[in-house]
Amino acid sequence: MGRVKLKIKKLENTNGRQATYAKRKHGIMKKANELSILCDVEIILLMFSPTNKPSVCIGKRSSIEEIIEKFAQLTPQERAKRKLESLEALKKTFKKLDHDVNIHEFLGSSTQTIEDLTNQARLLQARLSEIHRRLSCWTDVDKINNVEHLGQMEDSLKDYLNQIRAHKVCLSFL
Amino acid sequence: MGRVKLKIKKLENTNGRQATYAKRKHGIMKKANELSILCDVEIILLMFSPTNKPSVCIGKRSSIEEIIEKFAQLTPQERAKRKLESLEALKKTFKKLDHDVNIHEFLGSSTQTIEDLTNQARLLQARLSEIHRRLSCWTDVDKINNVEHLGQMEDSLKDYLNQIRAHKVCLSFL
DNA sequence: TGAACTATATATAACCG
DNA sequence: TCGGTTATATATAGTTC
Repeated sequence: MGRVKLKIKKLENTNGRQATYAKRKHGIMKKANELSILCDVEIILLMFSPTNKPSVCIGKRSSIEEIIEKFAQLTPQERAKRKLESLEALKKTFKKLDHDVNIHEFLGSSTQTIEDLTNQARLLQARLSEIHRRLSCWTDVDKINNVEHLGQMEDSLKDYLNQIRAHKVCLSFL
Repeated sequence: MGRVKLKIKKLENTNGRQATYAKRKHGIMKKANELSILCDVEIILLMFSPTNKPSVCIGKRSSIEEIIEKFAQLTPQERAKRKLESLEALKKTFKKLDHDVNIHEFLGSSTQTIEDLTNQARLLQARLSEIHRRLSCWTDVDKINNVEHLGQMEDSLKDYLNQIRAHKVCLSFL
């Protein structure tokens, strides 16, 4: 969409990258809002500029909480399926541009990403299991035998809360 | 972008709305991926179809967790500022289309959304305060005087965890 | 810097099978 | 209800100011 056809690969010129980001960010935010209004759907768009400045665009109909909760209700299998579907749709789009885009590189890196995400999910799951294991000890009354122990338990509870705040809901997206 | 210029308002025909959603979803997902690759940035796009089927598109460079955490690190003030900035950018875009779009209606509903979000944030904050209040009682050793009480505490702890899982990170987006 | 300008590439509304 | 086609509206790359 411009004077020349652009290869879809990282722009190496820093200024050009930032200029392109600014223009395309505007475009995609407009698209997101139009889609939300036209089709009356919920949408969240979250992105970081090359200089790490974040931007959000939120479809206006329902609260972010509702959107996230709705997505979080899906089973992990469902979520993985959605992710793959998104990828398939993209493959299809890029197939028409075989001569312009290195599809194999693109698909390869996409697959890599899925693997990364899977690994990350495994990692987080392990962390959660650890948390559950530690939680289970709360039911063991014998271990609660002095005030210091209680203090430790409270500290670790706060740790759990922080860990969960930081990581557990992220799992919902995987 | 089509045979006729489209007013940006809810499509009343259900079939047309779904058809448009499918096409535009494809378009915006492609845009999101292109932006992510071209500008080497992190991006999350999450949306629900008119029939509530969710779709996600995730910029490939870093994990979702990193993106969410980075955003969550912003202060509430920063977040509110970003939201307003997004809105301003949109106002600007739509201003050029004054004759096509009912700007006042659009801006009105956007403002409403911000108010909704603010209210929701207040609600969630209250919920969190309640959780913190309840947590504080864990430090009061005198209240732990029998096994039943411990069982109740464990149950309520599980409740907290669920509540936090469901709501606390959502706050990061507000 | 960033805003404005074009020429061109893309997206997509209506249509068709 | 889909997937393809076509005419047209939009987005945007390169450029200029």
